[in-house]
Amino acid sequence: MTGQSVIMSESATPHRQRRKEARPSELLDAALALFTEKGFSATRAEEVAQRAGVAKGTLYLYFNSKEELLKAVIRHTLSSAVADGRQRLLEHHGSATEALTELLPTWWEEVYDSPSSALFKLVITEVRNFPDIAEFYAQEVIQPGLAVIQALLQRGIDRGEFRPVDVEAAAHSLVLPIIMLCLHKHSVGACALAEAMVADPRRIIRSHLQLVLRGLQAHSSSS
Amino acid sequence: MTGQSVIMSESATPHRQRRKEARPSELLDAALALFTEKGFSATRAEEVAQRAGVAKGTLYLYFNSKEELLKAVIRHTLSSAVADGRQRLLEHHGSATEALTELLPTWWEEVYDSPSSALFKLVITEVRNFPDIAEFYAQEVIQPGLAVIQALLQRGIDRGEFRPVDVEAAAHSLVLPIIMLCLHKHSVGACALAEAMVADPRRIIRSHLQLVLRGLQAHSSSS
Amino acid sequence: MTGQSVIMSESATPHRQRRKEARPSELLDAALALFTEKGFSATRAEEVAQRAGVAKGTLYLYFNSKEELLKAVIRHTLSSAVADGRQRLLEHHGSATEALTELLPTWWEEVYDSPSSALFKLVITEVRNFPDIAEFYAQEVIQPGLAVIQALLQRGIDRGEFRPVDVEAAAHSLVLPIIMLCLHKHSVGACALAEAMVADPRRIIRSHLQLVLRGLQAHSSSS
Amino acid sequence: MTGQSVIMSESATPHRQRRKEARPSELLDAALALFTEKGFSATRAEEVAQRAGVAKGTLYLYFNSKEELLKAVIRHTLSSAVADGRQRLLEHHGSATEALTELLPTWWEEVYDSPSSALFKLVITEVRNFPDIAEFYAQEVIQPGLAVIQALLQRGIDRGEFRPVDVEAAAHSLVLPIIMLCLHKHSVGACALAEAMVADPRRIIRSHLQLVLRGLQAHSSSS
DNA sequence: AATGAATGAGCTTTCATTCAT
DNA sequence: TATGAATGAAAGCTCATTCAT
Repeated sequence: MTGQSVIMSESATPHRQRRKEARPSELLDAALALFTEKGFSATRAEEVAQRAGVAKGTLYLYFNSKEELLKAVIRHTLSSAVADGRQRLLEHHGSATEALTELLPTWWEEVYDSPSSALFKLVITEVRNFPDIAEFYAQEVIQPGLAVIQALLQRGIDRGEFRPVDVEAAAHSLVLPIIMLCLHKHSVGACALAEAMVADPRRIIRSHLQLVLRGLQAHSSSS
Repeated sequence: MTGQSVIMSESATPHRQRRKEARPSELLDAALALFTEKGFSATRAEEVAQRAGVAKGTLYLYFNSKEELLKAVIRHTLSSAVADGRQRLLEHHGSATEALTELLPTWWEEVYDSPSSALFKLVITEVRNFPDIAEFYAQEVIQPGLAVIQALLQRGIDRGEFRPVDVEAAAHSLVLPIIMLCLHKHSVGACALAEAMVADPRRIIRSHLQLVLRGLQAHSSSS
Repeated sequence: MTGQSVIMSESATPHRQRRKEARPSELLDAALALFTEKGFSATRAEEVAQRAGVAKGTLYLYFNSKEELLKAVIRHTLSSAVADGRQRLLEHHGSATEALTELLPTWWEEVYDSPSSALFKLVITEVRNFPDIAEFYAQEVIQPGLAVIQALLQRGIDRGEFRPVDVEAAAHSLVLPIIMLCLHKHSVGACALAEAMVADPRRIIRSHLQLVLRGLQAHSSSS
Repeated sequence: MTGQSVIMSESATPHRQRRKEARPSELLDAALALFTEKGFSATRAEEVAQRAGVAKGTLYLYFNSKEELLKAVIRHTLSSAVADGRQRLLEHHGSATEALTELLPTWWEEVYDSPSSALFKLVITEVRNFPDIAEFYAQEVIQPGLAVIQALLQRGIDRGEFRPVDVEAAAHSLVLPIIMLCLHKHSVGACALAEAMVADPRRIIRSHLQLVLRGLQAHSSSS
């Protein structure tokens, strides 16, 4: 469902005893998929184990509790795509306009297609039950994510590409729709009849960036 | 899985409907609050009853099961704010620009402040476990919501206020950040340390609408 | 097995809903019997419930955990027989010899026949797993129990009935065998073939007290 | 329940007995310590292995099950101190008084200090769960132990050292406090605050034997 | 109509035991 | 022989639901 190579490995050793190193991430992948699909509380520990191809008890060889598994899932998944795309933006030295039209849509489409997209739903759903997720998420995702976008916008303003806008608010204008599309993908979007409901998310992302870019650009008359 | 339009089915039997209308809306309010805060699965039926000030057994006098309570909560809450704001937009006959700068922000702030804002989180969180919510939500919220925004945008284009843009995509640009802010309010935003994380949502909404409006307006140069 | 009226009550209301007040002590009685027979760890919570005539879940209506049930059993059972017999000794004002030949054997036979006899085994068995039992037991049983016996012996010495002996040690000489007989009753003594192993405990108690009494008395030659 | 003399049955097949003798007595020592401390049921097989310095699987190379390990522990530990002390008493040919004042206290202090002292607790605790322990214990410990003490007392009576007392009961008077002190050592006595609770067990044993000896001796007036 | 004691299916977690290495 | 990853039966505990009052 959420992709990742949960099952694709090792059809040659069908029974007991596989590799201890691979187990944790197989379990994490299975857990991410199920926690995102059904919610943490509605997912049984045994389901996670089954989807990872192991028995119930094996799960507890690697994680002390279901809750610790959740925390590990979040920690594990956050590390990947977000920081990675951020890196690309930091290394970019072209015009801000160019970054908005080329870098951002590419990065966000990757996020949308990756398992990280599921994480947004997971965090939104579970923070209130596990408040220490909030701090971790804020520090690892929200702050650095917004910071890099705000820096980009500020650069555009400094270079004269953009009007002097409320940079903080504008960053939200850019980011929030993509997160919302990720959430949608893993909720209503995953239900049968809602397929035609939202048009191709790629089209929406690119269109959105164009629209905001135009709103930002300096050479239009002010409101 | 089971039925498809379970949520709507009861409006087909208006006989006992009266009794259901009379059902303590305290229970529905309590359920909305708790389901949103902790998730459906993690909320105990007794908690709902307690918060509503009645005993556990009383809940089952009005709802046959916890699941039926969830459906009732969604049905009950959707009826209010969404349809109401839609009405206001339909009755509006001024310029599209005016609608975007005055009507929309006002309505959305009302939604943001109302219990309806919680509903977005609830639906996002629970659709995959209760697929018939999807149909109901799509028909009652997504479709009419997008339709009215798209109509507004189309009107703006027809009147020459806006450039000819991808109306469907632009509607998402307008709507998604708003919904995302509602979700945020009930998840990360409700956690202690994340207060300063996101600036005042009202400022973000107004700023966002201004930005998109500029992007839509005809008198700027095309990309 | 260990007696007490666990089942003897209420054959008129065979199904649900009995008296809330009676439940806890029915459960405590059942728990004492089973914990003593099989040990705390080897006793399943459901067994306790079954023997008390209720369902598994009902147990948890009255005790938060199996461990808390254990503590409650100990607290509840200690209160009765020990303190009671102690009272009798304190109120006795005849000769120490008389107390040893009449009061003590009567009291100890009562303890031996009562459910309290089981408690010795339970405490011996479980203190090391639940160290706070130790403090409670020391303060409620060991200290007051030894104190009253030592006072009795001291009185005998002061009155010239007994030789001046090591009062503390002599108290142990008196008390330890009876406790040991209680332990035996609930361990080896409860097994089929061991019935003839230990002669009638009453005979042993009375004989033991006679023997020690003679050893204490002043008019024999010193060693 | 199942067999009756399971514990003894293996001494009937002396073929593989050699192998069992060779089994790491570290495992048996570790098991005795842990079973005594926490009880059989509350001790995990892996703990035993760990304390013996081997891996979990190794334990099962030597013992087919945790239960068989328990039986082996009891068999192994009984062989040593009890039979040994018995031997010394049988070989003693001085006066009964001398035996009581010199032989017995020495032997019992050895038992008290040896791992055998733990065995009393183990048997008391577990007989009811493993009834065939009872037969083994009765035949190997209780009967020979009481027999030798009773013979000693009878000898004392025959020689005119002791009054003609109830030999069976008097044997219990001598033995029970000693066993009780062993139990105490491994239960309440092992807990922090109970150290001062019971005075030095050596003093109690010696004092007890003196007291009983005086009660037995012929030259005091009858009751 | 309202209550809350009682129930038992169901879930999390543990641990004796196995077996591939 | 020794290991320890894997298993799954079994135990503790929860909670949706019922029903006598």
